[in-house]
Amino acid sequence: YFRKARNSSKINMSIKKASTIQDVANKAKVSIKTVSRVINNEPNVSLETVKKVETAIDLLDYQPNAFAQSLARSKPKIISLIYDTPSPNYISHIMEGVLAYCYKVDYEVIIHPLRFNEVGLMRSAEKFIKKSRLAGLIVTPPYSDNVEFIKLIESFDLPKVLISSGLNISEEDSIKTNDREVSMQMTDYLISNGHKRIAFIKGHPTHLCINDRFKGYQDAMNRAGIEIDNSIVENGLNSLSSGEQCAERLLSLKERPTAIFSSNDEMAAGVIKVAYRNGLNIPSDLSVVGFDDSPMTAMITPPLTTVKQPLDAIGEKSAEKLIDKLENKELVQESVINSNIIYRDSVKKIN
Amino acid sequence: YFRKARNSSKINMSIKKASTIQDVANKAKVSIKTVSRVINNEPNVSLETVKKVETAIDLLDYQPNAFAQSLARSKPKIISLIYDTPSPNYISHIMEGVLAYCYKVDYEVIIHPLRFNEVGLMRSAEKFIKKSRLAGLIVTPPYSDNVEFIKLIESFDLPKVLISSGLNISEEDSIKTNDREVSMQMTDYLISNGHKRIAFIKGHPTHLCINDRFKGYQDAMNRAGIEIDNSIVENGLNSLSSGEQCAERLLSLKERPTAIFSSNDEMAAGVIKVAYRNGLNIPSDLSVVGFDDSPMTAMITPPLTTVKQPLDAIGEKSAEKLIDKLENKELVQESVINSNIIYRDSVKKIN
DNA sequence: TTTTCTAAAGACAGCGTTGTCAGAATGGTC
DNA sequence: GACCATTCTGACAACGCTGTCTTTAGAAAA
Repeated sequence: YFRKARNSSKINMSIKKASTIQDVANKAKVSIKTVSRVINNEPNVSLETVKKVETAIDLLDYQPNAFAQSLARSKPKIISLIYDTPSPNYISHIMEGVLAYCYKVDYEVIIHPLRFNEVGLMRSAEKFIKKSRLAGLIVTPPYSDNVEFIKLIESFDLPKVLISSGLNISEEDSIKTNDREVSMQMTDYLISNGHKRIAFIKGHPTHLCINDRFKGYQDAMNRAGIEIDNSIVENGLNSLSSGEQCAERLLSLKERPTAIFSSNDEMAAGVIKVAYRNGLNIPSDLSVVGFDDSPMTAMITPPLTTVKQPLDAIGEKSAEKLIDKLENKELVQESVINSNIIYRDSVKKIN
Repeated sequence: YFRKARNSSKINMSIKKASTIQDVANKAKVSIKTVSRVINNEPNVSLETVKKVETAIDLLDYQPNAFAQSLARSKPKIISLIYDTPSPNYISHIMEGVLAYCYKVDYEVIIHPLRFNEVGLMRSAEKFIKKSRLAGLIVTPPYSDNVEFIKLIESFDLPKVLISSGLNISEEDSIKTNDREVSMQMTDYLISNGHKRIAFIKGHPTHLCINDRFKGYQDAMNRAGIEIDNSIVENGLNSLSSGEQCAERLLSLKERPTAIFSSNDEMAAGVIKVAYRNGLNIPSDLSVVGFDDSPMTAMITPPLTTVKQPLDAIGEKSAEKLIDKLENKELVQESVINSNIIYRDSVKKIN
């Protein structure tokens, strides 16, 4: 006993100890329940008492213990973000937005990467959900496209928001982007620059939402009355190397396309590499556009014209939507977020 | 009452409810404390009982509630990763490593971005620490270089691991990379390719660890007996545009360098852009090397020779070190992790 | 056989909060 | 002044787990 006491008193000189609701109650001379009311903005506390409590909170620099709150509450204020590390850029921006919003409204968020192709994926997802006692889930592709995964969530009756799901999900459970529309605009832009023979490189077939980009291309071509030549529509796999492979084929055609629209930037980078290898200059010999505005697009030569999704905003909106649902607030939010074209130097007008 | 009961019975058909330690205890016909012992591998439980309990756990698919554990334990199993969103690539890989290790050993991790230049930074950091009742902290640059921040952590007596700190931190509190050594190797590589007039672009002055890269360059130059010409040592700011500015100056010199070593890839990309603008070919007219192996380095033309830090491993090691400390394990881990050179096509031999 | 010891198991308080319910104070009506 | 409704406040259980202490049972020692 003696040893212990000595030690702790010694340590206490320099160590700050977080104060509890009890400390605040003591200082304000009220019950802990009253403090709890003030913290949570519950009604029926006199203005005078609120003042007292708030002063005490400030004085002690009190911060409620989030985990004790979660334990005590029926609905814990904890949500999780599920993803599969597609691109670091994608996930870190989405995450940034989610964290920012959750921090503001005092929710905890658990970041949970999950390997999509792992065996026992569903099992490990289930374990995770049980263990963390989540109030809700934000799900990014490819999970938001995965029926089995969504069923799992639903079997727990967990509120969810699916980002960019290609599935037919109710509006209140999803945040989408206008990929199709903006792809159409991009194609229009190419057409308005005189291009007619425009190749398209599709994305990975299991990425449902990426297919919308192809649809937008079709829309624009149809509207402009240009027939789509299937020999210049390639099936890519999202990766740099698959972009290169598609480009090899495209650029060895006797009748080469004058422009290539790639479903993502990485494949577009592949196209550019192959073009250089073949002695083609961009944009004078070939126009190239991509999709995503990943950081490298500004760094390659020439800087790539591409589509920017406001990822931070998507993350933020997803969190907002989920939390509003959790708290049964009115849902007045839009669920489509607009991307837009970033014009750089990889497109040239032809006649 | 009636309504409620009806509802819940209806829902219960489809909803899985996470089971608790009590459920397990009931099923195994032991006390909850015994279950707790089994979960935590405590001694003094008969083999027979362990079997019973484990069967019950499997049957119920029980997962301990991490937050209840944290609340009950004196040292919660929660750590946090503090960062400032330098580059998405950097942080997402570090995070990946941290999460992977923590998941394995059953720790929760709270990801906490903090704006470095924000007013009230210290205050908000302090709030965060109090609120989350952390057991320990993993800190990335620039915070790991910030004395005030480190003092704050120490005032809470929080165990910590600082990643790539340029400060004089005890080995048991830090994970470092061999930036200096590998920079020296890289410079050697340039020298061995016949380069003598090698320019260097330094990084942001507040990023202490990035300065080691310059030291490595100095080491190699000195050892090779090549005098360093300060007119070709530039002060960069880590960004693409600062790289471009440095390159403008460097390439307009009457006596141009034959190679440029940039402290990071982003600035190297800037160099390449400027080189192209000036009609210079890389690597035939100018060799360029970078540092970081960010994803874009493989995508630009030519692919950049650079240094790869094993970021996932750094994250993992940091978590391991921190958690071993928390659990008073022997510290037998190395605290320097080796980076290595990725040879690509941006360097050419000259005579 | 009785006593002593030790391994195994359990009872119970406590971690910091919220939810439920009961009680006290206040103000308005008759 | 008695009564009621309303507003405010507090006592206490509960959330799911771990730490401490106590009890039990069986083995070893006397």
